[in-house]
Amino acid sequence: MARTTLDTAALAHDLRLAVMRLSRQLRSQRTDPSVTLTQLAAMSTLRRHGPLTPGELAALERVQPPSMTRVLATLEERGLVHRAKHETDGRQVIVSLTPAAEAALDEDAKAREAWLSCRLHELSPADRDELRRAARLMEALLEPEPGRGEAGNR
Amino acid sequence: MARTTLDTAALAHDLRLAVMRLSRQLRSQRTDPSVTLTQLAAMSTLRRHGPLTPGELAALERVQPPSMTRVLATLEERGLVHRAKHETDGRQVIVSLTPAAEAALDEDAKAREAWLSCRLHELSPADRDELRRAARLMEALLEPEPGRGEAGNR
DNA sequence: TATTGTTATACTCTATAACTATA
DNA sequence: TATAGTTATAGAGTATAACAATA
Repeated sequence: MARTTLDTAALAHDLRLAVMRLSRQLRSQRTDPSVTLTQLAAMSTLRRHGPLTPGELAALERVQPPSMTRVLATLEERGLVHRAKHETDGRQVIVSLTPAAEAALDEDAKAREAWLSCRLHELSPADRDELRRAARLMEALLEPEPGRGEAGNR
Repeated sequence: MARTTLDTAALAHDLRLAVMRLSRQLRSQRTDPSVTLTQLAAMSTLRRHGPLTPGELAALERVQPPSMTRVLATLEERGLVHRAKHETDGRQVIVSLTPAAEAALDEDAKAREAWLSCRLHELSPADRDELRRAARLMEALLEPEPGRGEAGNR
């Protein structure tokens, strides 16, 4: 038991450092500064899930609602998302991607993930499988309850 | 070939989102606001590697030198690191942890990693092994490539 | 002239608290 | 009164460019 606890603590430590450093590296890989990594992530989620309210999107991205408001304001300014009123509830807003966003996503994601894709290509297929499972595990760590039916989350 | 490329692109996408979200979550888990996550990470690296120059530390943490200067200034202000002159090269500085930092690291890391450790504990030992390997793989992704040309970053 | 570190400055990301509009 | 979203504000984190000191 103590053994497991110690191992877990060491894992938490190593995983934390690795995640911090990798996220810094990914953020710094901005070839096109017109759309930031945070904005791209929001658009990716919108594409995967379809139209969402700002609150839902904030929850999925693990940010507070005001943070998402800012991201969406910038994206709307650039014609990448569209805000529509909810049909029955006047308080809510439905955010969806514009056609321009769909195109931008493909191109931008390609460029932005070039560095990472390049590195991943150098790994063995087995190592890539490891990372694939790890990505799912990291997402699972973020889930508050292991029972929220999320469509499109495997 | 195309299959592998597509898979790698999908992996890059998922891994990027997972890393971004997890790093946000980790940053928000600050119980003691006196030392930030970035500062803790720098101290952890100093403990692991021993005394380093600011430039070396910046390279390990994947930040630019001025960013590290700022982190170190704060840590020195709080008596957590010590700056000493290099013996032979007057341009360089040697940064080392103070005894206070050693103590602070143990306590603070424990508290700060509490959330993550707790989540990790809920996983199966096999899943933790996956993440352990994945943490090493993510660090390996950040290592400058041994043997192949630099793919034009930085 | 090249290297190491620092200072100056600015921008991104994110949060909390307060406000508005609707239910 | 409760909820969804926004505005206002603040602070952490990081970068680039310019500078100083030393080699």
